[in-house]
Amino acid sequence: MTPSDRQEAFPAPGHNHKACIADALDAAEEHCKSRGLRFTPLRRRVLEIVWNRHAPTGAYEILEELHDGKRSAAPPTVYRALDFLVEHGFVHKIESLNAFVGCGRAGEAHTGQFLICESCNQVGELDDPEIAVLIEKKAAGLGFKVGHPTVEIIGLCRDCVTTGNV
Amino acid sequence: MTPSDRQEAFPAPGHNHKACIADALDAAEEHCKSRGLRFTPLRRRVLEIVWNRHAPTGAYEILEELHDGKRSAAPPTVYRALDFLVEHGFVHKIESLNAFVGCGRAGEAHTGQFLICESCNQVGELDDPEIAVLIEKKAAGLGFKVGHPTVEIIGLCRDCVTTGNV
DNA sequence: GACTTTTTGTTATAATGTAACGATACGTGA
DNA sequence: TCACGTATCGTTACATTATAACAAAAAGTC
Repeated sequence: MTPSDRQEAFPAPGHNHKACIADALDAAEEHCKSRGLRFTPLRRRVLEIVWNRHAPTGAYEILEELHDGKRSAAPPTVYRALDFLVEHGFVHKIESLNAFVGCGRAGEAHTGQFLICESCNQVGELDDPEIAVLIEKKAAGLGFKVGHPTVEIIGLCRDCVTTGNV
Repeated sequence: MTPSDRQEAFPAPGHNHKACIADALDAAEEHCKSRGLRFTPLRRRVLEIVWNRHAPTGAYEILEELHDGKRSAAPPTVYRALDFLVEHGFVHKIESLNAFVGCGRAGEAHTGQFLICESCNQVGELDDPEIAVLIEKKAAGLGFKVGHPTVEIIGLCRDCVTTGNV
């Protein structure tokens, strides 16, 4: 994933998926090392599985893939790994889908804003600062102090709109 | 609930809760009658329970309250009533809590935007058109067609901020 | 190398949500 | 009004998502 790719919410149509996963894993490794966090094999594997799909992935789907690799695993194993990955921003939880997606911006300040295509199931990160600021402002006007904003937009991505894939 | 109350996201501190529930039920009844929808006793009862809490309520909490009234009921009973109430805008689902809240604006055009206090558990509807328009605009810029936007802001309400109730 | 802390394994169970099918109530036209 | 089709509700069973609690293993610390 090149920096210019990262400006786009959705992955470019022909982007190098393998490289984009490798980059995400490397970045996570780097990020953990510099902060004294333990990027264990399990956590790496879970993050890899999430990125492989490049689409929201349920905890139990991840669990199945872990089994494929001959590992034994039970739900808490996956949920704990996800807790870690979410806490440190490598993965976001999509509340409206009970599913998880990889985040290419761990470390960068951003709030979770997602465009979810109901046709192809792809998720793009919007992360628009204007939206974040406006929400903050409007909330403050009511005396409300924003902690964790969740913005999840279900709709149709450009590809599915143009190809009529509905 | 007076019209001016309805402009505020959170219910006024000393507002007449009983009247506000009665109004919501009456409004729902009216709304259904004018559209040929069946506002059955069960649906009314579920809507009443949701409003009674005036806070996000889980499906199984609703189920328990139904039992209090000596009714027999199983999960599908509640979920079906909720489906109806959500579909027609009398109730919103808060995705990040897997819970439901009454909506005082059924019929009025609005998108679900919620301020959720993590201290007192109260939920206010923000429903700010500027936010909705900005999201629409930003999404459109990426070729994304907005279907159903979900905006759920976890944080602290005015009361809990000022009283230090954290 | 003993000790502490963190991570992972394991079992069991809680919480949330749905499929499927029969019974009942409602609305509608003959 | 009464048969008929449709919508709603009851009921059983089960699917999906998530966590508690405790034991075992691995990693960091002195």
